[in-house]
Amino acid sequence: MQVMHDKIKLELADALRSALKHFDTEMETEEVYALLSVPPNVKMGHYAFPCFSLAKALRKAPPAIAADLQAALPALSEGLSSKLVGPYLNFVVNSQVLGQAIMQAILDGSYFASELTREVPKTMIEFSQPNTHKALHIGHLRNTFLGDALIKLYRYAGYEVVSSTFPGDVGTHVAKCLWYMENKNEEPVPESRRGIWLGEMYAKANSLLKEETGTEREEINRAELTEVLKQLEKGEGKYYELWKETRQWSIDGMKDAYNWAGVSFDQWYWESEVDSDSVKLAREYLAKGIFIESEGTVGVDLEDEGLGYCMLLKSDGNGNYAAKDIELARRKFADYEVEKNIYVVDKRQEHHFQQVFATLKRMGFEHADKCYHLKYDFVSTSEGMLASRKGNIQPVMDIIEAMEQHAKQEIVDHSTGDAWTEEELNRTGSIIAKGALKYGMLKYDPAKPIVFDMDEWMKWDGDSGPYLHYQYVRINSLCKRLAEEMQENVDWAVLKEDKEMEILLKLASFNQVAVNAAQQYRPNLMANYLFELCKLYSSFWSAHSVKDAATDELKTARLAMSQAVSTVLKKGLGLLAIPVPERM
RNA sequence: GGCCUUGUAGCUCAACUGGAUAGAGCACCUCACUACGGAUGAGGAGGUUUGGGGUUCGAAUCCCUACAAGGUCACCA
Repeated sequence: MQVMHDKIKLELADALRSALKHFDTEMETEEVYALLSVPPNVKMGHYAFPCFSLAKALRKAPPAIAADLQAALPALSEGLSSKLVGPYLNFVVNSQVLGQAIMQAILDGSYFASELTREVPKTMIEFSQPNTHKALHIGHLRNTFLGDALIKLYRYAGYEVVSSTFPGDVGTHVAKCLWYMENKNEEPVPESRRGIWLGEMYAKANSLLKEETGTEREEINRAELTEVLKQLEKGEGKYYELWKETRQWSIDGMKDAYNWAGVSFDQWYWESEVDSDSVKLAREYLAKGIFIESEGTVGVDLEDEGLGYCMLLKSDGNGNYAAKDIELARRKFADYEVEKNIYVVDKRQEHHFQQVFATLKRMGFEHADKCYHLKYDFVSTSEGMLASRKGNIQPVMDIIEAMEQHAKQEIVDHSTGDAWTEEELNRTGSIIAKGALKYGMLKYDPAKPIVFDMDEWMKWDGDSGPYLHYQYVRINSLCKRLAEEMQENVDWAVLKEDKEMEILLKLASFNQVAVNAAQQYRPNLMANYLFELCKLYSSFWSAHSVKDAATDELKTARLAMSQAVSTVLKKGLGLLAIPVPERM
């Protein structure tokens, strides 16, 4: 449930509600609050109440209703007034009210501690399911950034969140990798980047197996792979020993990437750890008669729901991915007593999750409808689709490295002020690269595909991470320079320019954007908001001067407003897991 | 073939979930700099929101339909 956290909107909603009573129209304050929107232009007012929906009940034209409502409106507090604009009853707020009610709170930080929701479910968010023995590619980054931002947005919105991941450390891909490494590979194991090297082994295994399909080797290969899997399952033998060692190489590689991205998980659920329990669970429900046997496999018949047959145990008796996800869901709710369970997984898994959720329901699992699959579209490159089995991928750490190098070069070419130490340059270059990559991906709706083109993202023009970083740095630089002139008491009323008003209103909507972004699973709403805020401020910057404002009061107010923009930028980028540089 | 997603300026995307004149960024053309950091700003041009119906005061948004792109539909994970 959302809290009506905007005090100004709350007062307007209340006033409208009591005005509506004069026309025998009962509406909850919540309803009115939700109807209040933003006029397309500040000249029309700052808040809008559309009267169309009342026309039928009141048998009157919307403009007449707006006029009647205005007449029936109780007295508004100082600084608030109503304004009739056709079928809309709009409201105007002066900068003094916005400043006192919201800017002050942004500056002292209390705004960011507002209660935004109430009685919301404890939520688990599972994301970034990496595979060991496979390379981490740019596509995994989208998942990771999306999940990480979502967690930050949820927590900010007031949800208690448990973050988790479900890495694939068993299965045929692992077997193929180990098989190739043990029987075919002649290269020495490298000293570093072993996780990436394993990915290459996996890709080579795949192409060799494909090559030998249809030859006399096919049968032999299959038998050898079965042997690998058997050893892994039993937990003994040379392949099992090799698995333990190589698995760790991959994990080390993952952790490098997560450290770079600043991502951590409250819980790592390993596939290898749910494997045997998932088989037991499936057998148990087979015995109960809820699951069925079909052609030697065990599964659930979901034909009547249009979902086909959901296989859980293969004819060799081993569990497949669906079985593991069932067991995993059971554990999540049991281990953490969460009430909502979000999976950030690409859209290819849609059918899989529909089957899993439907199966949970058949099992009588009370939380089955509390599971949500956040499906997102893929990242491709100009070369086409990525696939680790094809080996046509660029390891993420290489991409990151290239972007950091580029960022550092740009800093050296463009920055002003003191010379840069090596340490500061490295740190800042890393921040800029994170911004470029994370913002570049998060600004898109999850449902839309992304084409990653390194050169295009390197241009650093327009709607990009570096643009936001630059705006932040520029404002900060100004605030620092004028820090001594910052006054305790700000007279917000002197901010009278349209551009100033637009900025104040934009700042005031930050919390609503954060809640929407969380509840709609769309971090791009926050990304777009921050970009719009920067555009507004930048336009103000070129039209008006802070330093050379006409009066000291105006200078102080503009400085305070600038400080508020900088604070919101930093906070908002933080919710996208993007750090900010001090200078660049 | 069934199901899911998507279709908006030349290109890449927005549009506060049904509201006021559909907005940004690239690219293109004009302007504005011995500046508060030009990694900028202002302006111009660019639209039958894939086509066709429907719902209503009102549709890019909801419904139907056709088309196009992508995904998916039992021993991969």
